[in-house]
Amino acid sequence: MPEGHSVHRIARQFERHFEHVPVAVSSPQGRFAAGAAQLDGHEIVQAKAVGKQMFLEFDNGLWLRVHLGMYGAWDFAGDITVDATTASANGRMGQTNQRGTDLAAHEHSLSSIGAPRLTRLRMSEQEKLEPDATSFPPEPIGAVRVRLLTPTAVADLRGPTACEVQTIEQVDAAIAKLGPDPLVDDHAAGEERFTAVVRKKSTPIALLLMDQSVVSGIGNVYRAELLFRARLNPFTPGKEVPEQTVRGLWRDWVKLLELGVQTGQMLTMDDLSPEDHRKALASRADRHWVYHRTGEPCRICGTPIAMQELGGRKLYWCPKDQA
DNA sequence: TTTGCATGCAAAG
DNA sequence: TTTGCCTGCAAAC
Repeated sequence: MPEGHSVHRIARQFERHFEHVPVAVSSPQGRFAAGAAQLDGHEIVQAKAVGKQMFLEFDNGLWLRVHLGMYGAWDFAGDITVDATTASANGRMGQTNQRGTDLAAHEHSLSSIGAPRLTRLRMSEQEKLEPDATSFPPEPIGAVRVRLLTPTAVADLRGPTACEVQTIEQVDAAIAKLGPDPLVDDHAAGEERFTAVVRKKSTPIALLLMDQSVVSGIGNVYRAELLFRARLNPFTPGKEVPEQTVRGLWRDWVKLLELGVQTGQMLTMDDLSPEDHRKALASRADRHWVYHRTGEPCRICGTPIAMQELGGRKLYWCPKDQA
């Protein structure tokens, strides 16, 4: 159930551990057997994330497009690295760093001979680390649609909403349908595209932020939080949102996405005091302004947070601060 | 122990 | 517009 930040982190795992080595591609579950056969034995030459989609380019010119949807996940295992911030936030690894920045802790450095150390990392939802010492490669857990296996690392994909082999033309077409992604597109150009589209539509801004053709990577959590941070009424038609507010939404998304990719968490209260921020980091609850806080008092004004379904998804907002 | 929901999309009807 | 994905989690029994 990832929003854009986790997909970029997953792509980074593929860049680190799966590029430029032959990859055995299989479908333990069977549903992707034909696709796997087209990619089997080839090298991955590029991992690309755009919004919530990831594209892996293989050296035969074919691509694997993956969309995790609501409950898809990648499980990595073997000789893989894990970001220190993620690991410490999960309380599993001792090593942390003072600045909380993205110093990748090499939780591997396989010093010796033999099979790679088996470190498991689930990406999406909370990223969980299970340092373990079983055999490599591990048995697939659950219904694994695709397994990508190198001599030292393995990635298992389960429960995706989309998983298919594509040509470059199909990849380009898929990406062309997507709105700007701050980690792909130039920030200024992205801001212009986003602003131009939003200012044209009468659709409520809450729906526009979730529309992947308008802007890439925002999901239900970031949507609610961005709107609160802007103190903007979610039902305001796009064309009625003041231009500077629209630009502010884009810039705030740039900031939150970068923070999310760095930390592996959806931090949306980064403007809290350092002490409160630490607390928000430590507990999973109380991490957001309005998301999933129906009926609880607004952190600013105390008014009960409102919730209403809009376009089949739950929308949370403060009826007073976002009036 | 069981139930119901969920950070989302694509395909079926 | 509804269903499938078929998972992980927390809340409810």
